[in-house]
Amino acid sequence: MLEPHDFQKNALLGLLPEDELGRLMPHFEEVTLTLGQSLCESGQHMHHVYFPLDSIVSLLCVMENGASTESAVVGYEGVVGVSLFMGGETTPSRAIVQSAGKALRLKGQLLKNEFYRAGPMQRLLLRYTQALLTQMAQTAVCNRHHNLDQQLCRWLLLSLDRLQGNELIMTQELIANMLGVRREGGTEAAGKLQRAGLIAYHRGHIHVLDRQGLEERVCECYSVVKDEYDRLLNHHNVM
Amino acid sequence: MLEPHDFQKNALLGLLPEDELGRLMPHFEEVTLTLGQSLCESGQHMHHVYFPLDSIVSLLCVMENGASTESAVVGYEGVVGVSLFMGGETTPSRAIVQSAGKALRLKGQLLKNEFYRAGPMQRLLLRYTQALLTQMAQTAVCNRHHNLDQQLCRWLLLSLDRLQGNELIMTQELIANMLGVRREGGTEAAGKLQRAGLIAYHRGHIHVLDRQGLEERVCECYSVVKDEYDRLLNHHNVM
DNA sequence: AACGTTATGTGCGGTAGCGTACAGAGATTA
DNA sequence: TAATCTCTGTACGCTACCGCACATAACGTT
Repeated sequence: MLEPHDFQKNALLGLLPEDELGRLMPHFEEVTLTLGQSLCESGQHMHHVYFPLDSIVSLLCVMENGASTESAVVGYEGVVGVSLFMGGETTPSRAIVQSAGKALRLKGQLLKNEFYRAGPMQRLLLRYTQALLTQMAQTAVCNRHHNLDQQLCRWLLLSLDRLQGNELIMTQELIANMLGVRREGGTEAAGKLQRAGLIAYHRGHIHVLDRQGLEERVCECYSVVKDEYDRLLNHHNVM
Repeated sequence: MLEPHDFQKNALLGLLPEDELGRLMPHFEEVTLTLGQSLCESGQHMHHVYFPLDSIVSLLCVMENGASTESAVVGYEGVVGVSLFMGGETTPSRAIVQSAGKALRLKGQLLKNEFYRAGPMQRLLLRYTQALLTQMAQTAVCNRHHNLDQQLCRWLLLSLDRLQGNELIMTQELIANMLGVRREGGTEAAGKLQRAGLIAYHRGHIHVLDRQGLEERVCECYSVVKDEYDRLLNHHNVM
């Protein structure tokens, strides 16, 4: 049986009043997400929604030719499966585990029932979805206007914010896929950051050595997204 | 006083059951939107939501240096101001009228009241918001992977779908701003389409001569977005 | 220890779009 | 009619990233 403090590890669930959460608590189960696992295939029905704890999930747009790009990232601050309560049931995006870890999952129907009570859970999920909208819009503009170096910084910082440590288990090939560029492009950008002493990587492990250095190089897109999440999902504003 | 058939010109309102719409009908007012008019500034509170009839509105991400890119487009199939009912009240995006025309507007508080009844209007608005999510995600991937020619085709087709005629009042400079490229880049791409006989333009007026030709050149992003709108906002699915 | 696999480094030609500069032609105003 | 403004066309060097090819090195397996 899960303890109340387990739920605090997900920021959304942590914002819920106790009695609201109490109603759903018995129905949650903790699952372990493994790197590369798919939580949602394009156009397929999901059976659960996932509230990441220390795992990170990427929402990917996959194209006909197989190329893909991350449109948003979801960690402890969010939930995977907004299409369930938004009413569409499916989405053209894929959801892939980008960093292994734990998540709490709930049967889709149970979340929908709770959502349609039109109470705190609904308010919370809608505010979160708006944050997701912002992240996607900003990703679109970033893909257009900023160079790979800056985008890599943005990606690292967004990931770092969703991890407890400062190490990412991630090959340059995977990062490049997320950013929608060649593996070689990712290698070159990562090499620059390593030579600048901001990160150190080795065969699929990336250590962030100088977070502030990354923040100095990153484009504004990072803070636009972060500030909007903070505003929308701040305890004072939401309840 | 507006007649019931006025509301049918907006696809969202047209999907509402008569009694639901009837409750709100007296509170709508018809407004004329002019080219370039701003309906929503970044971070500012909106007082109304707008349901376009024959006008088109672009949602833009504006950056510090003034450069901007369209993240989504809204016409008769949608509504401008989702942040009101999503709970965030404001958004970092701007909403700019891209094609002059009429819209129905409603005081924000009235729409919120209706939304919180958790009835058909809520279901409809949430499904629409999910469609918007898809459009933004697809814009992000399109900006990354497809060249300007294809993106221009996508943009023209998305606009055309939201107009009754086949003429756009739009300078190449404005199109370039929407796509987030240089004016010269837009000129060159438009020139290719004109030489191919697909469009004819002259000082701010673009005539689409061969819609099918555009559809043959456009990237898949167009149909991904269109199909998802059709699915989510289809009469059979939504009510 | 030998081998295959995986992760990373590098080089090279190609190209799409950028920044800049300038020109011309239609529209508007004086 | 002249002057001005707006919209569009074109050219040129530059840069970032692509596509491809290949090299190197670390790790795991047997």
